[in-house]
Amino acid sequence: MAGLDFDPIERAGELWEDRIGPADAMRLATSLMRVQQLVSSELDAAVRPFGITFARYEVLRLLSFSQRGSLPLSIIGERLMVHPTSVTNAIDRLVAQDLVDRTTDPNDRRRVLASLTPEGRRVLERATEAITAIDFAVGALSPEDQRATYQLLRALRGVDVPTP
Amino acid sequence: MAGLDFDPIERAGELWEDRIGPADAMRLATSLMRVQQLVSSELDAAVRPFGITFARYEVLRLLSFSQRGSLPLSIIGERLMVHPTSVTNAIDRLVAQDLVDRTTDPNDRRRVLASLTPEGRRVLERATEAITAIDFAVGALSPEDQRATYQLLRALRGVDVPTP
DNA sequence: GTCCAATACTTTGACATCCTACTAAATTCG
DNA sequence: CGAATTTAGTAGGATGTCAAAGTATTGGAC
Repeated sequence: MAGLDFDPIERAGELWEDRIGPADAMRLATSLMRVQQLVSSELDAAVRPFGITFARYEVLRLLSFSQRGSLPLSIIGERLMVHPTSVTNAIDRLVAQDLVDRTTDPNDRRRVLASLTPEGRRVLERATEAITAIDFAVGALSPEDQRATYQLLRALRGVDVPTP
Repeated sequence: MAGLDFDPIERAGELWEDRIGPADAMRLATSLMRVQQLVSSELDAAVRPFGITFARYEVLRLLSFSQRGSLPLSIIGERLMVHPTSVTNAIDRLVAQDLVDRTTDPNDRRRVLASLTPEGRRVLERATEAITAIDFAVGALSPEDQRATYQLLRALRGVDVPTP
């Protein structure tokens, strides 16, 4: 038996993090990252057939939600909570794929406005269908638990939930 | 007024995701990613003074938890839930920093064992102090909510919680 | 009106992560 | 026993992310 066990902590229903100890915050933090990685993989796989990643899908979706059909990159970064560099990167690729148009804001020439192309709108639609069709890892939770988790995570984002 | 509002949805206590609609799974998924990003930044910042990232910190910590003081890369990847290439990458850097030793397993020459150097152990200790000292975003939740969230996330990872 | 600080974006560089493909070693099986 | 399969790691390429530094534009101070 060549395959000796290295620390047999993988008993049924156990996770390595359970061993971290009483530091609940730390356990939660690492668990958060594992789950994110899991979900992220699933979502990336779902939109890959359309030649995009989930990061870029989010940009397309955000643009489609916009009233005037275009948004400055700074706002995109703010909403998606990513670094300005990441937005530039994503828009660069989307423009190269002809899914997004990039124009300078005439009212403030520092700003760059991004807007969906017709093709971008089409891809967004089909990608959205694909994404809603897959069965998230998130589906392992009951709808009530999903809502509960969402609310808990909201608090983590520093959003003051207006006490009802 | 040059700074026109772009879709004034940022009212107090509102998040863009709240608009996504009834697709709770999707909302939860994106929120998960935002929170992960937030926490990840905090943790990276906490260990940066020691010349490492949180990903590498996790490797050090995992090695310190090991009984025999060394682990094959495959096990590291399994525990941390990352791709084998990510482990190789992390170990490469840790070895270059002289925080980890890399040896071939004499029992199975396919395997590469990683173990902490004395310096690696020192860095781990100090980084751990720094990390436990900071106030996570996670701290926004009460200990009970932290535990609750952890359990909910556990379910998402496909770990069957043995019903007590 | 001019100078300076703030704002918006880009550029460059460092990481971490994944995927596909490849090499080496061990295990299985005919 | 030897070939095919499986397992462990590594190499190369693409993405996404952040940080620091740089450029351009705007708006306010004087």
